[in-house]
This record gives sequence, C-alpha cells and structure tokens, in this order.
Amino acid sequence: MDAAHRLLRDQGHRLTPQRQLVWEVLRTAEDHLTAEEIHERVSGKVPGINVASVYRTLTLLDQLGLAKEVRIGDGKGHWEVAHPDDEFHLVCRECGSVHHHSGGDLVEQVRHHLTGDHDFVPEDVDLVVHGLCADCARAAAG
Amino acid sequence: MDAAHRLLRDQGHRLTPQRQLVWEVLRTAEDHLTAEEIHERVSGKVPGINVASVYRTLTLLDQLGLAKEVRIGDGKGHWEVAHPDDEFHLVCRECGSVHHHSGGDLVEQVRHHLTGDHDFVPEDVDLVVHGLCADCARAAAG
DNA sequence: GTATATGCAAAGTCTTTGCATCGTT
DNA sequence: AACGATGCAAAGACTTTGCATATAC
Repeated sequence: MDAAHRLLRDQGHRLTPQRQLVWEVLRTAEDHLTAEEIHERVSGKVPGINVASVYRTLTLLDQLGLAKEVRIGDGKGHWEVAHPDDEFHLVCRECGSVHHHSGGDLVEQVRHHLTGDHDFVPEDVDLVVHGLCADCARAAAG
Repeated sequence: MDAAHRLLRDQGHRLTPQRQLVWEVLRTAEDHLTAEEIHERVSGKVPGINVASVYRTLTLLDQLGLAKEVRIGDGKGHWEVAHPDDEFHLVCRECGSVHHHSGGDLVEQVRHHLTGDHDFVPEDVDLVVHGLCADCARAAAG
C-alpha cells in the first residue's frame, strides 16, 4: 500500500475505490488536471464516479498535504501532487500548457527576503509566470 | 483630463460616466477591490451602475493596460491599477488583507533566469505569497 | 445620426452542499 | 453495526452574454 493510502487511514479516513482512483490519476498525470479532467479519466477506468466526489477527494488530499491546487488564471483549479515549493509554474498563453520549473533558490530568496523584513510571515510562495513556451515561441518567431 | 481618459478615447472607446467612476474608484482605492466592491462604491456615488458594466469596464481597462486582475486564491478576482510587476502580493490567511511588496529585483531575477534559459519567454510574473501579516503574526504570537 | 455602451435578466461555469443510501472499518 | 463516503440533484458564487434602449461622439 502506498504512502498516501497509509496517510489516509492514519487520519481516520476510509480507503475507498474512488479515492484510490483519484489519487492514481493525479499521481500518474503528466499534466495539471482540472477536477473535470480527473473526473473524466477516473470515469474512463470504472463504473462512474461523481464529480462531487472528485472535488471532495481533492479537498481531502489537499488537507493531507498530498495534493495542491494551482490557480493559473483561467478560472479553473488545476491539480497536482504536492511538491516542495521551490518550483514554480510556467503557463503558456498560446497553448495553455503548464510546466514546472525549478528556479534554483529563487523561491527561497523570496522567503528569505520577507523573513528578514519581519513584516510578513511567508507560508506559501506561489509563483506563476505567464508567457510563451518554447514551442509556441518558435512558432511565433518562425 | 487624466491619462486614462485620453487612452480610452485614443482607442476609439467612449468616455462614459460609468467608466469614469469605475476608474476613479479603482485609482483611489487603498485596497484590492473585487468587482462587487467596486460596484458598491460606484453605486454609492451615483444613480446606480450595473454590475455587468463594472465587469465590462474592468475588462476594458485591463486590455488598455490600465488595470490588472489579481487572483489571490479566494475564488474572486481582485482589481488594482496596473503597476510595474516588480512588485508582488502578500496575502494574509488570517485577515485576508493584501499588501503590495516591492521585492527589489526578485521578479527581475525570475525573468532573467527564464530568459537565459531560452525555454520560455516570460511576459507576466505573478508572485503571490500567502502567510501572516505583521498584525496577525503578532496576535498569534501574543 | 450612428455606432457603441448600458441595463436588465437570463444563462454559463466551476464548485459546494443536503440528504438518502451505500460500504469500509 | 456504526459512522463516514458516495451519488444525485439542487443551490451557490462569480462572471458573461443577448437584446432592447439610451447616449457619447
């Protein structure tokens, strides 16, 4: 049983097929999926799970620190497996793709900058950069 | 006539009282207002403008580069006068306040980092930090 | 006078919730 | 058996849109 399952049960939550499937889809996604997309993928695998359950599961995974919602500014929530936040998101305005980017110590610098200031206690640093991905930039230039 | 008005007309848009009021409210706001809040404030000043017009005006101001929507993760859009994006937003999870913070050259560094990489052409850098503002941090500690 | 902007109400999108039923523990 | 989770449908929050009327130019 994987770590996520263990964590679920340790907290007194039940390990249902729906939850396992949502987690599985999220874990193996190459992309940042919306709740609707996760719903589709899970539905493709079995009976048919309700969207409400997808939302409830995502909320739960978030609370457990296993998943995280990314707001890239298109109105929908996009979900990913939680990762150390020294990474940030590159959103292409042309094709809509979302890539992770490890910014070295940039996020750490932001943290440090704020902490030194003593004006604000930083918890979550959300860095989203909009622009053109390599492919779309090439297409635009060509 | 102020620069915003000139810009509106130069682009062939009409200078209506509604637009002037929305801009006025936005320009003089100390906070980051939602469309609903802007609507309330404008309504307080005169006859009564429709929320739809507020949304339409904000969209227009955005297109003209005069206003900008900030997504702080509470589901609503918050609006501000556009500013050079070497500033970022500090959102308090306790009181919900949103403060601007000039991060020195941090945003510039992000840009530079990405440009050097040639993997992505950065346009907009949105840096939102969630945490505790000075007041709430004090309250929590005390 | 004409094209654009407004008001109004309706519809749209994404997400949450109430409640009866089902299923994990 | 008991309590938590699911499904379903309805409601909610925020924003957009269609269309007739009003108005800036």
